[in-house]
Amino acid sequence: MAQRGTKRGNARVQLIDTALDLFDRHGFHAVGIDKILSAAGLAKMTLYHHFDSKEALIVAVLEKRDAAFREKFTAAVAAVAASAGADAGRAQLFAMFDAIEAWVRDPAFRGSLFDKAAAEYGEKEHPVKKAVLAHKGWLFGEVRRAAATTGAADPVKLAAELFLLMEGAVLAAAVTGDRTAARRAKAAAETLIAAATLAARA
Amino acid sequence: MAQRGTKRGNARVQLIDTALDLFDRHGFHAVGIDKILSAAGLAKMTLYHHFDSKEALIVAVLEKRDAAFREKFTAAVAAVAASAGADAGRAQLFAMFDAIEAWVRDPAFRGSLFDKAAAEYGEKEHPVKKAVLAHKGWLFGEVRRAAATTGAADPVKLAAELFLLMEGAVLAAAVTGDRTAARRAKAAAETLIAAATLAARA
DNA sequence: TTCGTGGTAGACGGATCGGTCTAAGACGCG
DNA sequence: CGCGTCTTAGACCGATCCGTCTACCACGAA
Repeated sequence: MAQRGTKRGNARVQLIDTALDLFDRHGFHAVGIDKILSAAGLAKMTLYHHFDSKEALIVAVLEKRDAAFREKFTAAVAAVAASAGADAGRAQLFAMFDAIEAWVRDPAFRGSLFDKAAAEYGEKEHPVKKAVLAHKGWLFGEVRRAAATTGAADPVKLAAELFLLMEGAVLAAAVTGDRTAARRAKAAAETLIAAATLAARA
Repeated sequence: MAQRGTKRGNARVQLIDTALDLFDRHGFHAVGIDKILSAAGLAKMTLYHHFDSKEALIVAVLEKRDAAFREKFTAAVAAVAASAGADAGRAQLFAMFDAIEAWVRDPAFRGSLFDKAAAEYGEKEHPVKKAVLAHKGWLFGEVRRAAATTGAADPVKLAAELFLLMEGAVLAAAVTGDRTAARRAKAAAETLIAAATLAARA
């Protein structure tokens, strides 16, 4: 059982990792399962043993990416939450923009896989689209949570604005290759946060 | 010549319009030329008479979309440029956000075709990607031009920040279906513009 | 050793992909 | 009417799509 489980797990992980790389590089429709299998050195039946369909594999890939993103993002935010005092909310938001900047500056950065998935699977009820929405929803929730502790007059409004900056920064970095987008976004975020908290004080 | 030209032009326009709709709905790789042809009621040779390849058709579709976008965008900006006086730059930037809001609120809005194209054709030298970059570059140029007349201390920085808001708003509206994203973006833009011009005055 | 079981290799299926080619239609002109 | 030209329908091409099926192989248990 243990060994079998290990084997199955390895094949599964191998499939997801290989598919992740290929999907990220070329897109979802552009990459057939045959390419994934030959790249992974596995047989077709192995794939269909672990996943019901290509679509299920895509969802699994997105879920893995989502889990990795949440982990890194949460860690980056938690690191400053401890040290910051009264301005914990501000510091956490800045940490988020820093995390995004580190991400887009990574040479391996090829744009958000979720944005790509949303571009190819636009129907609202599609499982792939649902995975995208789950990811975006979580991210926005994190921004909103941090914004709520800044003392801003309207934290949801502030969160929505900062979220747009994040989305724009990732998109711009991906499409135009502008690696400074995240830094620009952080600068804009500072202005917006300052204005929002100033308004609350008045 | 005139009649022949008309006929050819009609077929060409018909192909582009049909392809535009299908690509926008389902994506580029997901829509085969056979589907486009049967939807348009045309034969394969007609397509290959007007375009060298599917790729060339895609580029033509993007160029048409780009032309339409520029026209509407420019018109919306020009409308306020006449009436506004000293604050012409500010008014033009606001008009841009209003134009984006009108766009994303249109029931036919299905996200930016350029973002989708960028998601599916990521290679920098790909003709499709080049068409995307031409579109984005023009848009940023418009923002920068208007920002330069606001009296902001660093107009390029301001333009970059506003551009991120625009990109984020379109993306968020497309992915999450949040139709208020553009309004949020405009609100944030007001704050950023105010801060940038205030800094210049000090 | 013999069996049973679970995973795998790769042939196979029908559909569709982008693209080419041929044969025939549609039309203006003399 | 007969001719020439331009356009078109759709058969055809090899490749690839996603998914299934069968035959086999490796391995643990008895």
